[in-house]
Amino acid sequence: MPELPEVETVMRGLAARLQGRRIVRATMNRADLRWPVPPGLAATLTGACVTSFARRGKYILMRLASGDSLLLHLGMSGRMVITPPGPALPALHEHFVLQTDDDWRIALIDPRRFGSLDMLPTSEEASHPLLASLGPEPLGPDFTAAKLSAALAGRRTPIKAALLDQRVVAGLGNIYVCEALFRARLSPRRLAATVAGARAARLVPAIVATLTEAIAAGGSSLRDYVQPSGELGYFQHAWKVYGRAGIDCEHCPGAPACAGISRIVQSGRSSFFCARTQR
DNA sequence: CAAGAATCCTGTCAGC
DNA sequence: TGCTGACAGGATTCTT
Repeated sequence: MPELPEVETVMRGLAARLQGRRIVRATMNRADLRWPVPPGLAATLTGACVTSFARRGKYILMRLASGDSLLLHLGMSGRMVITPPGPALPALHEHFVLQTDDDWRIALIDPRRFGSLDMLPTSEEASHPLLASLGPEPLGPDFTAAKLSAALAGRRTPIKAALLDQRVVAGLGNIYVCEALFRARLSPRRLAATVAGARAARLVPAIVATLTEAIAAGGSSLRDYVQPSGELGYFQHAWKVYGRAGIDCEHCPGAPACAGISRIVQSGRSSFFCARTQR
């Protein structure tokens, strides 16, 4: 599922193909996504010129010369597929399709329909209900140990749950929270409020490095993620703990006291961690 | 107010 | 082989 690194990669792929181009056709095949897609969305896009792209947390913004912005969230199963000029067979679960003036085709495919689309004035992006309460960008200047500590202060919930809260920091999902906590050697069970001082100072760079490396790798994924460029097959997951229950832990090579990577369930979601080194 | 559960949806996979 | 059920996860909404 797309978390910040995947969304960033998708956005870059979309920008490479769409920026500076005109959209000659927009088609909504299914408007019942996570929320109903505004009826006029396709009409607004038809004939529009794409000026730039931005990302906020897991949301992609496509800005138009008209002063409108398309807001896109991929949910859990959403992916963008780009195909070159030529005959194209509509795929299953292809809910939304753009065609450019140079005849490329950009499709949103989302089997579970947890994704969303909206149209809003570019000038009102910051106050959009889905964006207004997002926390700082983890790769931006506002994501510091001091500010993270402040956001976690008083929170009597596990750090795992707190980091999944998009109001604390925007863009992390289950996989990268597990990875970042492993890197910071913090237990997912640790009370959020106790992540301050040296621990917060350890966690922030761990999150930054985890995300930066994943973006550099081109974004990793679950099972069916496809590059926005259309190319398949670089599913090179480099996860150290996610999905690796029972496997040897990288922190403890040959240590008899390490039982390998453990899996527990928190808030109904899997957490993977090394019980020996993550405290 | 905060924390956790339930919810939406469908493809995938384990087990019988 | 085919069916059934559990599971996956983002983010809102509901419940406690």
